[in-house]
Amino acid sequence: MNAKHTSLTIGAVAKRVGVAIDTIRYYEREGLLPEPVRRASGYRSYGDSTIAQLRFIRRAKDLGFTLDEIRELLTLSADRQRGVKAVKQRAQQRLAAIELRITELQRVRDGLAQLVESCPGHGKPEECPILRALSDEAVS
Amino acid sequence: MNAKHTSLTIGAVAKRVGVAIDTIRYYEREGLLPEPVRRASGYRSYGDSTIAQLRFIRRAKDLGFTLDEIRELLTLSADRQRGVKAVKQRAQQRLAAIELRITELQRVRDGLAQLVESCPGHGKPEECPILRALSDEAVS
DNA sequence: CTAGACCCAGGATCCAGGTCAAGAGTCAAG
DNA sequence: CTTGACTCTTGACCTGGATCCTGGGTCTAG
Repeated sequence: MNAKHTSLTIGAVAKRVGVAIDTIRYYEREGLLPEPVRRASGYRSYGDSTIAQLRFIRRAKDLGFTLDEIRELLTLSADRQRGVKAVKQRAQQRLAAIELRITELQRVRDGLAQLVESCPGHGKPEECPILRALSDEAVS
Repeated sequence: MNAKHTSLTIGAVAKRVGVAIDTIRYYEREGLLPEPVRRASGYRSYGDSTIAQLRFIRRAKDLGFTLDEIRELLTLSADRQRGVKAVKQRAQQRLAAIELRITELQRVRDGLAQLVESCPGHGKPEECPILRALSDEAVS
């Protein structure tokens, strides 16, 4: 119920979703949003489904999907049978990429934390472990 | 001992450090490397200190410093007294930024992992928790 | 009817951190 | 001396994801 098909301008959509007008047009150009109906004046006219789709895009972006991947997800979500399987696969790939990135960052953090800890914060530059670590060879 | 001041072409330096020739010239333009001595022919002539400085840049980049930050680190490392203190501060800031990023990514990972886990990998798109999570409102 | 807010298309610009190309000059080995 | 590898400068181009600009047309409240 409440299936009145609203008609929103691009500005209203932008405000409702919390995204810039230019971004909406950009997504349309990039094939993430379908070309909307136009009024006689040429103004884009959007329905509620666009709101949902934009929120989909925003959430997927927050999860670290690229626009390319999101475009693919949107396509897959329309495929009634194979879609779900492929969507899960993509999500798993994304998950693996995120976990890899976390591991990398943890390694970097540990290295940096150790340097910060061992640096007294004063004295000669050539005795600063941070500067030494950045400059020196590993061993040799 | 062994203080012969070598003279390397840009290509030799690039090969030794493992960085592209264009990148060296780019760093010079960006003020990360001093302008080198030139031969009569106009060829850049580098000494060993450039090798060290390039490795400094590479390591700092691996730690997630931006080129702007690295330029600052290089400046600070030349300041014999205030340098070390400021360098440590920058390193602490970088560390905090990395830790923040790790936390964010962990949150994203947990959300995504839960979705992947709860998705059977088949069935109708509107029953796929991943697609639902991307599309649906939080509650409401 | 008019002012101000909104919308249009198309293309330019931005950010970082480079990468590539063109056309000309230089160096070292044979 | 020639050949092929190297280097020079200048300036354009790349990725991703927008954002901004220009010069118009449109819509709506008063």
